[in-house]
Amino acid sequence: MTLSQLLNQRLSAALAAAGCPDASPILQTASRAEFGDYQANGIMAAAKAKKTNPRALAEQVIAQLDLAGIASKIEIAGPGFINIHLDPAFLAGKVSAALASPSLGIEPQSPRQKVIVDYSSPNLAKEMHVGHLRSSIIGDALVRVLAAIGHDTIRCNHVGDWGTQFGMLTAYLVESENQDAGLALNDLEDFYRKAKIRFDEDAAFADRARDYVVRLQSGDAEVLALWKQFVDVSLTHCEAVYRKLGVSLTRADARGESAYNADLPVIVRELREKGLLAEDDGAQVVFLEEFRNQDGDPMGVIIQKKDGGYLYTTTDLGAVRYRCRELGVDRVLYVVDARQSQHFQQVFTLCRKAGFAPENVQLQHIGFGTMMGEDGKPFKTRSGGTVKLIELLDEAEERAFQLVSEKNPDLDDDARRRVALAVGIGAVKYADLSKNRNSDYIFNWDQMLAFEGNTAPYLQYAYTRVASLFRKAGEHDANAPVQIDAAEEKALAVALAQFNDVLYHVADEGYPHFLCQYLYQVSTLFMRFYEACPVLKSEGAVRASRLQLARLTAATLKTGLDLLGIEVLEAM
RNA sequence: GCGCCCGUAGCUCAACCGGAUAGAGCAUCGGCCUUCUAAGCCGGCGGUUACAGGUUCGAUUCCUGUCGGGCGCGCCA
Repeated sequence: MTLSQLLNQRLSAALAAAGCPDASPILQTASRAEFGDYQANGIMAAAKAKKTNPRALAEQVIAQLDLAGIASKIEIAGPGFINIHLDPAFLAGKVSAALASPSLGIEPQSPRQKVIVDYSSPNLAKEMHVGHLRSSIIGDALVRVLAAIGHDTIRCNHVGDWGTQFGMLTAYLVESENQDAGLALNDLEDFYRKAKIRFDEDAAFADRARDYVVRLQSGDAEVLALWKQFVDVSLTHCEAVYRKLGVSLTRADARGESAYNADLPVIVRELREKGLLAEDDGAQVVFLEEFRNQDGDPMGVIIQKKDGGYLYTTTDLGAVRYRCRELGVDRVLYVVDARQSQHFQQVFTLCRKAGFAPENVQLQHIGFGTMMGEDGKPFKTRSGGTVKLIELLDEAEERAFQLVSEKNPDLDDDARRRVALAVGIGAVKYADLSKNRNSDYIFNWDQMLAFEGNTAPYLQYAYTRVASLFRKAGEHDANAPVQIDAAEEKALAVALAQFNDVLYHVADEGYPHFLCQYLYQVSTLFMRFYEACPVLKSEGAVRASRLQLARLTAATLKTGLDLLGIEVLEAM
């Protein structure tokens, strides 16, 4: 049981004993230090429902509240808050238990679910660009957190590997056949551009491209082989980006749009059998009462074009159907740009109506805002072009290298390179992950690479400070008892005890910035502890205990950052 | 026209089913290294939470309206 679960349980029991069985304690971490460590805000609401005096009810709740061995002080404050001060001995026990546990005391969340996280999803026709950054790193952080708390996770990269543009690309690949495909596709962006030019300028080529689309979709072996070659090379490019970016997706996680190709006619048939389908202007359409078009009529969602082709809505329906029927998932997360919000609402609504997704399967769109340049407009190169993701990452590494070289010229070149990679990539990811994903965010090199404030470098530095302690500590007792005396020790211990709750919160809501904020808090509290409480210079039991706190801090930072896909360094 | 998101300190961002005096970092001003990495710590300054109403013991949070910004609305994905 996590800390907040424990407190909630005891408070709920006390509320029930005080005559409010249905009231929620509304437990929170205390908003100010003087209010203790946790506060229960639910008494006022419960008193209101019961039409009694809130402070009197709080008295009754406290009389029934059993926090023996957990809290050292419980008090009523203000109009009826209950403030809880945790017992230092209890906290010491939590720290020891976490250190003794292989999982840092993280318990599997109940009920265990099979969760699929659909993220990154680049278009294989082109190279990955900055537009893929947010989905890739937010999705990766979420899937890691879900796995860490025991869920059965499936990573899914719903890559764009189907559609008309692949006719053009395969046709152009044939023209470059004298060359090695890997070589011809060395610069995917360039290849796409050239193919597009051919398509626009040469009518014969355009016809051939269209013919290739038809052949591709009808399973022509020759075109299929070309297409496969193209997809393979493109996926290899993606893997290189993921490796550098520290995103855990592999080729095995890629299940592209093409995978649902055979299901699309079945989707249409099933929709028709359900009586959901109507023909409109030659297209197969589902009209949804839940959405209105510009005339105020039910909105039509096209499932099949009048030329017989399918749209991405159809593919998305196929994906949901597959995930529910074949994979048996409990929850699906779509980490996709917020602009597609309406599209997903329509897909989800349709899935319920058509029975592709049972009611008990959670379908959630994890949307996010646009990455902006410093001018507040969508992030572009100076000339207005798209920024290739790999180039952005290279620049991050280079900038970090410059900084590290300035800060620590004593490190040898190899070490500085390693630090630069971890710091540069970490900075880019953390800058994104640490902000509420709903809103657009402004990409700023100087801010993300700053060593002060809520940044990856600050957290990484905090970790190296702990690591340094252990390099100098020599022999120490890994089973030494923990004792909490100083205020800085207590504050740190309280934060460390909340790790599990934070992970649950991130998983439930799909907000990685909760974890960032938490890790920043832990780092800040550690820094204060480090300044105020000498570790190596202390002696005996105090020294041993402080090393234990430091050890759990290090482990928490390392694990937490790892869940964000960010590396820690032993020295920097 | 309909719908979604956003508006918090000069800047970048927080604020957990509505809770106590709205918090951090940057910038700025000041203090702390012969002592564990000063890439750090401590303190000061900085707010009509866009605006106007409403709900209530209590609103940045919920409701209504206005203003401002972004985005989406049938044969692209």
